[in-house]
Amino acid sequence: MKGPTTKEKIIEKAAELFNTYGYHACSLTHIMEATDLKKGGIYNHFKNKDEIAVEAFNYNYDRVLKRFRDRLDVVEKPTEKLFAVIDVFVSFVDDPMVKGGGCPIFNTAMDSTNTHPALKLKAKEGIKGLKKYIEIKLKEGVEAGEFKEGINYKEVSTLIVATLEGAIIMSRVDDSNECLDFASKYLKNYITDKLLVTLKKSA
Amino acid sequence: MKGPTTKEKIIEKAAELFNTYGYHACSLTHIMEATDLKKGGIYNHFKNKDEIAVEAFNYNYDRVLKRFRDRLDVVEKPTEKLFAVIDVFVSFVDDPMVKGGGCPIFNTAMDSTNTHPALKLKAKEGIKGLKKYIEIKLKEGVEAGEFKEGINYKEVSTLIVATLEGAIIMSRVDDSNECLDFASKYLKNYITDKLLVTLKKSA
DNA sequence: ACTAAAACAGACCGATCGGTCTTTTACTAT
DNA sequence: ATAGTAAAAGACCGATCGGTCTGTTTTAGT
Repeated sequence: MKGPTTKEKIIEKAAELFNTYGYHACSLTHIMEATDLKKGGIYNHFKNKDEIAVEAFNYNYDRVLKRFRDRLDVVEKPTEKLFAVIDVFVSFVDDPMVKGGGCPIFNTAMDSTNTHPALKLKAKEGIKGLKKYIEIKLKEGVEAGEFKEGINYKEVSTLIVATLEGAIIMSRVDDSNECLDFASKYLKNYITDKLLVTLKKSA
Repeated sequence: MKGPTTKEKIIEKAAELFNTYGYHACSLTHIMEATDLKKGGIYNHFKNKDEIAVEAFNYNYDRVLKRFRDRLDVVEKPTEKLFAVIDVFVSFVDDPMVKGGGCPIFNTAMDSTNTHPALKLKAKEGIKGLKKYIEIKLKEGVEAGEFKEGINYKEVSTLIVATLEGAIIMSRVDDSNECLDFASKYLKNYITDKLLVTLKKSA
């Protein structure tokens, strides 16, 4: 019945601001305005801006992971699961928490490199987690007999993430989904052509 | 005989700082320390921080373009030229102007979205230029009879850039070239397999 | 209804931000 | 050598930064 707590609301709003403008371009004043709170209301829940940023990142990460789980849980076959992974990445361009689009985790990674070691480490772990997640889905596909044997899980997973992430950034810059759509199409084609076991030996 | 002017030195140092820390995390004090100048020495050449950032971006863009030209000029065949494009992207991870690696143009694009319209526009144009550059090389390859007919220049160019750019970012986050190396290997393989005309019809 | 504690407002702080302006230094031309 | 000019120094400015602290309000327990 009861909605989110004040602290949760602060985290949500801060996450949105950090995603959109980056850590250094987002001031406490911005957070105050977005939450309709004053300094006292904010610092009653957090000891400093850093703590807000870290909790905002955790919130983002959970949210991203949840989105993956939600989409992957409704399909059965490994191929469908991989396709779902791609669709989730594509969905990031319309993430209301990131004005202008993009994956919150990668955006944090870019923003925090060389300026915010703690956040960078968290983002690094987050990306590693995402890659691992895809690797597991690949492995499950092979074990289910759906994907070919001998797939290098790590390499394929890395390539999928890199391609989608690069496409997301280009789409963000371009203010167009064209690039991302093509990347999605291409990767799905790649999965069908290269990973899927062919039922008959010949064409 | 005479070296770079003071203004040029400021631009170079500022470019390095902006590349590494981003626009908002890089203050005038940082630029002053890096250039061994005081406020007066800086603002004698620029009217504000924005102007420094814009000129630093132009400097970066010229530098990136020069790197492409240098590498592409020493090879002849279109395939080699495309390979060179990939190698240039890979070389960005060791760019001394970008601590932690990455393409200056894309870094600017990420950094300026939603916070710095003028810079974002310039970065957008820069990326468009890079894509166009690859499209032209693809077209030349087709016209030279080296690449297959019917290649969608725009799509292939976009995909190459997206994959490499995503891989660069992942390498940056990971503090490892593994991802980028694989992307490079994969793309070169893709070019050989999918774009190159096969001399004989059968395998 | 009363009390204790949690939540919040908002004044306040030193530091730093980007930017201006006056003064001093360095260079150049005659 | 000197006058004129460009370059740089550095004091100074208001605004804003992240952060602290005290006082008021709101909430919860009894």
